[in-house]
Amino acid sequence: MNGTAPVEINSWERVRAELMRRIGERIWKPGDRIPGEEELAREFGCARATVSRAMRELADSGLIERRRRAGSRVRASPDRKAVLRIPIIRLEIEGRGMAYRHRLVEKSELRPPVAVAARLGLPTAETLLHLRSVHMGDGRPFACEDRWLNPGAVPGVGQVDLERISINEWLVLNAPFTGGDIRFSAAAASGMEAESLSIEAGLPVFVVERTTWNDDTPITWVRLAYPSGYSLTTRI
Amino acid sequence: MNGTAPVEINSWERVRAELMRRIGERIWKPGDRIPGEEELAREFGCARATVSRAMRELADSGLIERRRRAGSRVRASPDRKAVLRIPIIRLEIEGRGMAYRHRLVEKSELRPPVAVAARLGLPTAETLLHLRSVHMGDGRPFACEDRWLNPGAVPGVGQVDLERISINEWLVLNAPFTGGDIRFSAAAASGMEAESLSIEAGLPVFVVERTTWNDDTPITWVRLAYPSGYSLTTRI
DNA sequence: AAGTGGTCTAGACCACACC
DNA sequence: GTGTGGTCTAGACCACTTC
Repeated sequence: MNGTAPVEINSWERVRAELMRRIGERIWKPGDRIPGEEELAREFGCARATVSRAMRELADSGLIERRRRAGSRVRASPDRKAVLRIPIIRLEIEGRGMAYRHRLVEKSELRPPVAVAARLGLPTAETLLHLRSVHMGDGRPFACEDRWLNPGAVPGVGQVDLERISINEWLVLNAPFTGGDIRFSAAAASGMEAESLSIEAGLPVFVVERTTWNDDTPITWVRLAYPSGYSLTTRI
Repeated sequence: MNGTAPVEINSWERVRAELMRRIGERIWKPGDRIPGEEELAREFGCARATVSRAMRELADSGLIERRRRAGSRVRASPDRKAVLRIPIIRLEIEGRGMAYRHRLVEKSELRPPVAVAARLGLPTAETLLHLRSVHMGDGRPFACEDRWLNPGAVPGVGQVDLERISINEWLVLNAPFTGGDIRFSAAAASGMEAESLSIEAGLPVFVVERTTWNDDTPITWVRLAYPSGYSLTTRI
């Protein structure tokens, strides 16, 4: 296994490429153990830190699993990372060459439904800001938004003129967050959604539900519904 | 701005946390320039490589933008990375405590429709393997799959008994890929989908379309349709 | 206990983009 | 040119986990 002449690959990218090749061509099969950093550094004639960097990237992209003492193994089914933007809907619409307008349909302080409170990890007793808006492209409904906002988490939101700037845009620009979760699904348009989107109730809508928080403070829960025809694309 | 006493933060994680804090609390606002690596290394009393690592992670998670010579800036609207698995549907179903079964509905060699050929970047003249399957949990349809496969990209697929192992599972385990793109949407179930899923045509289905390739070789295009009720969750 | 990955350092050189 | 990030090195010590 040893005694191989150094192959003289430099830079962690070339090391990574070579490792990926060996994984891709099944020279190392799923489940197999990969040689240690030191051994690979010797083989490639580079510093261990360079191999380490390459392997860290492979682990990041889900191709291998690394554990101290146990070594690194090829993963059976890789988890790949995709970039998911939290979009400013205005820009999404303008990017399609349409004129943006939005309408604030509701703004009130209410106690949230149990399901929403649960997702935010807040007691139902506390009132939240409830906002419903419709985003339009060239005058036609593009998406409708149902949002519950924890005002304590976003100081200054009370002073914002939400007729001028949509809550979506204001939050993206002004509310930093450290984490969140996202849920995609298809549903039949509810009566309210159908009305907002000018479609018939029961027609399919693409639904994005998103919860975000800043450290341990929940910020907002939002449900966005897009009429069928919209699609969300990402690269992996 | 200088002359600050070293704050003695060690390890790139603590450096990252401190930088995140300054970004989150708007000490550095979106668009602002962040001090250079060397200056921060002096401030934190650590090596430049440590600051570099911290800032690379921040750039990776989309919080800052880095450019040589120009320095690093806080991004206005961060792109966050989420992990998207390409699931083995059998495991998805068994994970919900249901018994898995699948049915291969069609297997043929055909010239693909223009839209499919275009997505794969292949000429329509070339025949592809066309596969349609239904995945079932506890005997009820869970998802249906319409797949076009480039046989040249996956040697050995001809010998596989696709009644025994689903093409989805076989590919995840045996066809390495380097990239792909994914498209989520909602649609009204087509007649064929409705029949496969035992629902009425026109009802909402959640649709995942995925194209994968290995370097420049397209591997497969697949459309998965899930009846409403299914949702895909990810963390950001 | 020992082997593996994880991190840190100090210094060096390179690559790129802006001047 | 010149300043900034990007990478590399050699060596060291630490942390975790399995033996």
